[in-house]
Amino acid sequence: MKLELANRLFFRLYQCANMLHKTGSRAVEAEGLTTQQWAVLGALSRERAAGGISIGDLARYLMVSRQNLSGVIGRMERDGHVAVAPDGQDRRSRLVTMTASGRCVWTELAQPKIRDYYREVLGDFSVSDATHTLHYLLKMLENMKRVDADQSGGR
Amino acid sequence: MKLELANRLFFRLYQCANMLHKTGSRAVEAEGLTTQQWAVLGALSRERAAGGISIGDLARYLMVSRQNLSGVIGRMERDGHVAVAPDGQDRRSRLVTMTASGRCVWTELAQPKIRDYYREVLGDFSVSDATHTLHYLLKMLENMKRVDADQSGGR
DNA sequence: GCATTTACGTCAATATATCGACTTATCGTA
DNA sequence: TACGATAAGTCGATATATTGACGTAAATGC
Repeated sequence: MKLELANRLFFRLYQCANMLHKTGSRAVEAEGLTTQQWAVLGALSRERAAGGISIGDLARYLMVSRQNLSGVIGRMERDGHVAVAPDGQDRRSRLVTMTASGRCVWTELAQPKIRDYYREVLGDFSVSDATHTLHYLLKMLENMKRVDADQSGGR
Repeated sequence: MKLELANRLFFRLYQCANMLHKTGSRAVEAEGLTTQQWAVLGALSRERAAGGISIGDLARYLMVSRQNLSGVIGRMERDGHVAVAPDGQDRRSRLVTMTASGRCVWTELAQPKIRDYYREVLGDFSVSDATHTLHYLLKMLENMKRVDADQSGGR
């Protein structure tokens, strides 16, 4: 792996990250959402999260810190998109669920915008292109998770 | 392009963006840098920026807002990594350059750490893998730039 | 030449994002 | 039962990121 190639790859990934947050947030701003809140609603809409999910589990799933997610959930609770209820099983935990209003915003309003966004950004991607891109992103992600564990473990 | 595939691709790109900022910043935190400051120093180390570069041009190159970059440059100036001087040609502009201290931090301290980071994250990528990944990132970037222009133009 | 428009940098408000430190609750074990 | 380890959530400090608004400066219109 040549340094110059790695440099260009990471610079483009950096630009992609900036543009994802900027254009993604603007795609759903009419619904009062951001890219992060979109990711949260997407996670809560999974069947696995139907009964609610703790902030810690959600943070691990989205790969953000629980301190950060706590703020995002607070704003979404303020906006009525999610509800937080105490967990009967574990009194330390508070389970996050989507409200009826949140589900409506997600399904009826946001999803069509998101579909349009996907079509604009991946319009000229074949199924094969998308599959390969996904494969490489997963590969980088695995390696970055290992780096993260090493960095966290060494302190 | 199937919705489900696009969904997974964007979720992984979202996770990659989070992990890039987290692990990238930690890789150079001993030098007092962050992922963004790393990107700024990388941009300033190009020959094209030898004579200094304006905040607006740098913001366009990195694909962040000039308001954001203004803050980053302020912190880097405070830390002595960059210097800001008025532009004789255009009195609106202020040209950003790397200081001798900044160049030393970049070349002697940060670069070896960055090389290690590249090796950890792209260790199992062949040159062909990296080239393909770069190609797909560029393709998404082109499309997101178009979306960004459309979103900005429509207001 | 002078008015409009465009461009550059900054300020303020808001939303993300990290870490470290702290409180509280649970669990395993002595 | 006490005691330490562990895990969840919150608070504060700091850095990043956006938009909107503002003042100044340069370019363009007529």
